[in-house]
Amino acid sequence: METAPAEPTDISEELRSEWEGEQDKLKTKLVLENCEPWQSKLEEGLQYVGGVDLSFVKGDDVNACSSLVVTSYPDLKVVYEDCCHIQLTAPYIPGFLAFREVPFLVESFERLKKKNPELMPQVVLVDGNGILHPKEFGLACHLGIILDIPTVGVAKKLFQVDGLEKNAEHADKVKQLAKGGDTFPLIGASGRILGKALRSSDNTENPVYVSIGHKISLETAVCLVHQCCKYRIPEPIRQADIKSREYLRRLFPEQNSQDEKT
DNA sequence: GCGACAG
DNA sequence: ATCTTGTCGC
Repeated sequence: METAPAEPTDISEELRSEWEGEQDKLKTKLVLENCEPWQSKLEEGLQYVGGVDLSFVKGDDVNACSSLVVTSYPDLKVVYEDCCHIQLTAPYIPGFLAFREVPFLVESFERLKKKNPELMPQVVLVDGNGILHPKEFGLACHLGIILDIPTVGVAKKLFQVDGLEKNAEHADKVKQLAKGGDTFPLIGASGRILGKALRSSDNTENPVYVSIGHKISLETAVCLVHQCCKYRIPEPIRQADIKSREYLRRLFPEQNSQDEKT
């Protein structure tokens, strides 16, 4: 009776404090503005844009697929794709998504660098948030710093943080987004602009939430994401999502239809 | 204490 | 994240 079984909450608390420290440490290196020539005029110097995503197996919280896609710019054609079967170890804890996904994403880039270094993207779009995050240090920031490459966070849902809520006022602002490219700033209680809601195309009602990841300005990030959208989700991320799902479908054929054991 | 909570 | 069918519209 000395060894009380560690409760999930204890483990979570342990991880939280450890991870918070790591975030504070990495956050020191964060750069929130443009750093490269191509960022001032995309059409002249931008050639490749990357997109990353992870897909999961239905009732399985271990097996997944990590995917990296590189598209040309501005034509948005897939010039490189990499899918890899992975086994997750870290749990998903809101605010700490990076610790669950970054290790595998980094491996994807190492394979790219080894096989097709000439296709290394100049910027990476990440599904998840950048500084639109409780500690202003989301997945996109984390990945950008580890890879030392410009990154942009693109989330499909508003992450409740720093006073930002999807209340009536927010819904009203969303309604006012009339056409693709329209935006409104997401200002937290701190008064800082953490990101922007962007109507990615004329045909989509729901906006995507764009925030700085690393080494890019919010204005450039929003413009870039808009330019990458044929549909609601920017092509690099959308293609990475499609490829990773196809990959898992082949790898786990049974998991597709609902088959539960009695 | 309770609710919220990217993927 | 994942699931499901229909339905609306070009």
